[in-house]
Amino acid sequence: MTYAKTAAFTQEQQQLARVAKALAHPARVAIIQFLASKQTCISGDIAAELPLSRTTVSQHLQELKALDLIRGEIDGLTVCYCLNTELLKQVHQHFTAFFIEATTSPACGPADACGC
Amino acid sequence: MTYAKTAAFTQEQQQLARVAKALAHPARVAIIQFLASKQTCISGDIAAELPLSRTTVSQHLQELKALDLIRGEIDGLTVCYCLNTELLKQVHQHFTAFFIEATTSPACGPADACGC
DNA sequence: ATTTAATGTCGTATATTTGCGACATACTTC
DNA sequence: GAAGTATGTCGCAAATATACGACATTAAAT
Repeated sequence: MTYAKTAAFTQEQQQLARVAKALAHPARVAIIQFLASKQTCISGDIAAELPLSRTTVSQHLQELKALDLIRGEIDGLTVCYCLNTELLKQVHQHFTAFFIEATTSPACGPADACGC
Repeated sequence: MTYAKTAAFTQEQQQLARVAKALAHPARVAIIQFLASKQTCISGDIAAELPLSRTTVSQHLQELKALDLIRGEIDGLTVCYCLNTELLKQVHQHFTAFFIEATTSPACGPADACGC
């Protein structure tokens, strides 16, 4: 998207899609899990843990940072990345609301009009 | 992804990313919500509800169908699309597990090593 | 059989993503 | 201040995604 006819969708649809997109690459999922697993706020040697170049990892980090899902504080020579757990909780709720809406739908039971 | 160095990530990371990608476009979010809101399994005149051409909507439907998030049964002239609520529930659980892992992380309290 | 309606598929143009090397920046240490 | 280290940014190449018109397909209706 973002040359999607994005204006025609609701803010909520766009926001959900935006966050989903941030999670739409295994490297970014891995980065979030890695940050969650570390007590200390490990800097960009996240790259050492992933099968990607430092440049590419940095790019993924920027994408997550752009949505404020993670934050990076400069600490001297290294950068300390942290999860924004508050925002992640909100996102979780947003996703949950979406999935509940989708999974409690009465559509398409076996006795439905269309028979599927 | 899929020219990501995808083999190096875990199956779970890849699966989560794959589903996230399916939700990473407002049109696909809207399609799922639309299907959830209809009692009857409305066919591809979903396109009439969206600001996109029929071709484009059909493409998005195929993407969702490829992941089995929705199903389409041919019913004479029209196609009846339905949500796969069982799979959606599983996906919801998968996402929830991920978010809980991320949000219960003890990383980066104010008293942490890095101070952020 | 012919027409009409509902869908899917193909080809193509454009935008975005992904990945990385090379370079710039900033801070620490000597 | 020079050297070294940790990061970010730029620019490019290749892969994907997005969007749509034109055509093919299938089934209902006449």
